[in-house]
Amino acid sequence: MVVADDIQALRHLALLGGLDGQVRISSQRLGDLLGTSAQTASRRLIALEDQMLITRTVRADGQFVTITRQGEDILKEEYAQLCQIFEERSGEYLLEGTLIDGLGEGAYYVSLPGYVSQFKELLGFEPYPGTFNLRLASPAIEMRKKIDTHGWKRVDGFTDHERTYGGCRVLACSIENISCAIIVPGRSHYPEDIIEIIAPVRLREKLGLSTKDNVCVTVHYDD
Amino acid sequence: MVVADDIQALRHLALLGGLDGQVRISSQRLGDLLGTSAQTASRRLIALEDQMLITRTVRADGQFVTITRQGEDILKEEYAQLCQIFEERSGEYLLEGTLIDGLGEGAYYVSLPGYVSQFKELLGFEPYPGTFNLRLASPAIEMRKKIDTHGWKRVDGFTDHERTYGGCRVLACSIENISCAIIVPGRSHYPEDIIEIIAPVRLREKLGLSTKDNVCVTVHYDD
DNA sequence: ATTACTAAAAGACGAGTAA
DNA sequence: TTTACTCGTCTTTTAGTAA
Repeated sequence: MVVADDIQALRHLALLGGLDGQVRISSQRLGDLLGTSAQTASRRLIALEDQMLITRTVRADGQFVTITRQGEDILKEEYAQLCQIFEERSGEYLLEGTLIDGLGEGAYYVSLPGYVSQFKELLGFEPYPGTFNLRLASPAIEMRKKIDTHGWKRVDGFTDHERTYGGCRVLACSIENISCAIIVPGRSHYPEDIIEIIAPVRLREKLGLSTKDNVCVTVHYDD
Repeated sequence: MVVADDIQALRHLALLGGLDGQVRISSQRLGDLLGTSAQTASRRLIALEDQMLITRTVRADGQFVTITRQGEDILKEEYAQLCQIFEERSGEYLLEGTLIDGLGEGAYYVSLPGYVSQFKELLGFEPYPGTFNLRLASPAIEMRKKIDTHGWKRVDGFTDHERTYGGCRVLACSIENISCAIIVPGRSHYPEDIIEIIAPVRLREKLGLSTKDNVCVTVHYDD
């Protein structure tokens, strides 16, 4: 088992071209790159050589290093892991929260024709008049921050009978395969641990849920 | 500066899905993945949390972890480095060696018509009758091992006037922009620190080199 | 200028333990 | 079971030095 510190050193050597030929590097410079002393960098090089991850020619005025095939394999392994992480992602974020009672005013806003027509166009459904509110635990709050820049659609505000209704943004998501959407008001600073969801059906009923039950929301993304 | 051990832990959490939602993991299991004790794994998680690279909800019977955006950035940085290493490689290996005297027999073999016709077809040139021999230092020996599986072309043996001439393999390369090729006999176990090169011209003369001078050979690859 | 040793200081490790 | 603390040990680090 090669320790992480050694792999880090190996990676920097590769960055300097150690995969394609010999690279001249002093312990001092490697130390700078690794954020360690020159002594430690020197020890790293010795360790890498002992593990046959590099070969060296050391002279009094410096050293030449090249990465061996085994060293290359170690790096490839790490590369493969990161490829898996970033390229073969599931394509969905999971937000978990507990169902809470809303204030009831969501039903009013959500059913206003000026919004409904836009929901239909942007989301493909006419929402059940009411919102489904979740309180997120801290891990989910983190996920929420991540989705903040992904795939939101803008719903414009409008004026009706002398009153002005603000815009908002919606993000398509799903709960147990029912298409729905997270909705957040345009300007107001919404509490970050609460999300409001609209759906074509009454989710509480359809899913047989009541206040304080756990709910998992799936947000699909593509980037 | 995030230390390598922490990044390693972060990578494993990402592999478990920590980028897309919360992942449940015990210190024991993380320790198994990292090759450390559960205590150390626990410490890693605490350190990651302190650096705000993950958020956690810890309970008496386990913990849930999700990677923060900052944590994701750290991993992306590492990923970018490895991409650079493996995807934006120069496309050439560099072998450095010192010019040595050959045995003179190379000239004879290389000019045999049975070989020459194949050289012309495979390499696009008719070699100067003589070989250019290099002794490699240990870093270059390592490079030589790497190119062992890249782009060699097979030259068949033949029989002429009751004598049999063995096959060999050639690998196109260049020395100071002069196209040439490394040639190694088919079966015999060639010393690993010596390479023999053929070229359309007399390299010693064209490059103004003499015995013991340093020479840098470039091997192009594509895979 | 280098590398790499030695020795002292700092830090990390895992066993045991409590909650 | 868990997590995460303390504590003694051991490893790693850095400064100093020699080559």
